Amino acid sequence: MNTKMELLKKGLLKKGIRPTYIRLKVLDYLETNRNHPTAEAIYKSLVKEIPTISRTSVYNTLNFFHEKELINILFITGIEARFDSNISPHHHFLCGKCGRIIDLDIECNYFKKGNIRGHRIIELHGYFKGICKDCLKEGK
Amino acid sequence: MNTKMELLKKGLLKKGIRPTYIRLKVLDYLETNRNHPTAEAIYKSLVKEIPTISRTSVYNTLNFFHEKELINILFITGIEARFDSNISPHHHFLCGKCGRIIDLDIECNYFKKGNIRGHRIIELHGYFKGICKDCLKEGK
DNA sequence: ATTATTAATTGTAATGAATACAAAAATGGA
DNA sequence: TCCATTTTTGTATTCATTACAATTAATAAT
Repeated sequence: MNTKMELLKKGLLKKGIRPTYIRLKVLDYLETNRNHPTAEAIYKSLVKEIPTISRTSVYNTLNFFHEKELINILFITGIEARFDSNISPHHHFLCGKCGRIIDLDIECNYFKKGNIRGHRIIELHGYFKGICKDCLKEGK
Repeated sequence: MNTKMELLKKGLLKKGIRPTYIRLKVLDYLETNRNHPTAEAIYKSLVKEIPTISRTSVYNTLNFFHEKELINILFITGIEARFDSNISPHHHFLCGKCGRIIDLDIECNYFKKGNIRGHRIIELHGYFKGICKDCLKEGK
């Protein structure tokens, strides 16, 4: 009946991942909240519905998803990791005023090629820091 | 007599920064060790020569240098910050095997322009993760 | 089904990078 | 030399993340 959850389930099974309840809920959160949340934000949200869930499980699940190449981990703020279910190669913009991390659909030819100067590329991490369009407008 | 230190001193004075002993030593370390060291590595090295130096001073100095746009702070490993005295815009490569961070002299047209999609760019952070040329060769 | 085996989840404790803060020391100007 | 300001120090604290053992849940075999 719950089509969204069924789809997530099928997606995990196709990748050989057991679709446990927690995994489905974490994945659902990431798919729904595409604002690059922290592990804490994910925990805070899920614990409302699943009072027994532990922070460790959230971390475990996120790291597990990253190993299985289901999500990306962003180290941008220098404070805490951000999680991104969008695995198509793209760039990010961190606003120093509002703290938002904005997606940028920028191509990267080096990444496409898969190597650079003889080094084999596995992950691409391109981001800018600055003041976002909205904050510039509002003169924050 | 110590020409290198005199040059560093002049560089700091030109930027309106008081060339204290610790600042000179930290800057000297970064200029000499261009392997993107951690704050801990800098502290460990300097404490040999300056037994009274504190970790806090190293952190303070590094953050101060970053505010004054003398150095870049890299958040790549997800564990700890790395410091780079090379402020000319460039990319990095993190090897998952040996852990080295390798400089890549890649141009970025968005950064040159100073903005992207209406957002004002202040810092550029481009890096790849993968296996470096040497580790590929050695089949580590 | 029932049990045995494996995997996932939990809770607590520990780790470790980085910061807060107040005291002490050093610096530069009058 | 004295004073005001800045820098440095040392300790305590914060906070994200991991380690690990115990518990629970899920899967497979008989």
